[in-house]
Amino acid sequence: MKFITRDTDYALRALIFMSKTLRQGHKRIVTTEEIVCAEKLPKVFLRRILQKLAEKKILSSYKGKTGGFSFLVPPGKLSLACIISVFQGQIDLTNCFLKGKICPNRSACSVRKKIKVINAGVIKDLDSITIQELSKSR
Amino acid sequence: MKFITRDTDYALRALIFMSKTLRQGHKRIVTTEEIVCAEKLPKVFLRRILQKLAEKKILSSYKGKTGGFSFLVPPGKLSLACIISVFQGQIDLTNCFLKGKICPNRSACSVRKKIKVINAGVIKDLDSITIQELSKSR
DNA sequence: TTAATTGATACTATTTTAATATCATTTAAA
DNA sequence: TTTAAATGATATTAAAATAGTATCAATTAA
Repeated sequence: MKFITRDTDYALRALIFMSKTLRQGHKRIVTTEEIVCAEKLPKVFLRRILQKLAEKKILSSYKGKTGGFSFLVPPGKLSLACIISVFQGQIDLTNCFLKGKICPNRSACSVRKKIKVINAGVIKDLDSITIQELSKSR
Repeated sequence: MKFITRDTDYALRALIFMSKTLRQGHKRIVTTEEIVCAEKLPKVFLRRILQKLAEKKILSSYKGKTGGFSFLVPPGKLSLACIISVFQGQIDLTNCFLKGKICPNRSACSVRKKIKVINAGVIKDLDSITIQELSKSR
């Protein structure tokens, strides 16, 4: 069962890398090229990922020579749930379980209610894990 | 975010249909054709799904004229978690999160531990939802 | 013997995901 | 002013996963 796509995976790697360099205080703005070298990710694909993070106001982007990306949301405030939702949409297990014919009567379905509880738990937990934590835990 | 595949979806529909006819006491053995008519599912595809359920000892299958499928595991003992695992493998969020480079040091990773807890909760909850329940809740 | 069923396997089509190619725009520095 | 190095945007291609079809063999009750 696949829970995160490669988009999300690469975004996490890039952000964790950025967070680590931030901790060391050596860098503010990181280029795509730097991340590609460090993490061995496909360049143009990664650029689109970083662009999307900038678009979502998670990163700031700077164009031109000496340009690159920096955190807009500090890594300590940036959760796993947030990054997943950027690339895979809002986490909503009730929407993928039992939709359509399987569960036409949404409001009356007891199963849906149960899954809602599961979902809330998952989101709460994923919300509590930050990029900063991830960058320190290894 | 897709949590169940079409395999699982169709399997659930078929099993729920079978469970409903079982309740009414009219039928024991159900044919693929019957399910296809009632649920509008692609026939050959569904056959493979039912075959797999038989192979996994969830259904019994009977060949020849008047053949078909019946429950081997009673629907009250058949959980959502079980059906999902047949078509999508064991539910293991820790295995899809943070694998490979992202989390090379499995044992030391605090995040993995957190996700393990999430995972256990999800499985426990999905294990408590049965086909019988699903066939009654709508 | 036949019709209706499942068993098994090979194949095709569709959709999603991943990755590349390319050109425009921006900007600091030579 | 020019140039190099960066992001912005978009079109295209490639690969993988998912979904579905086709077909024939084996079984079995009528």
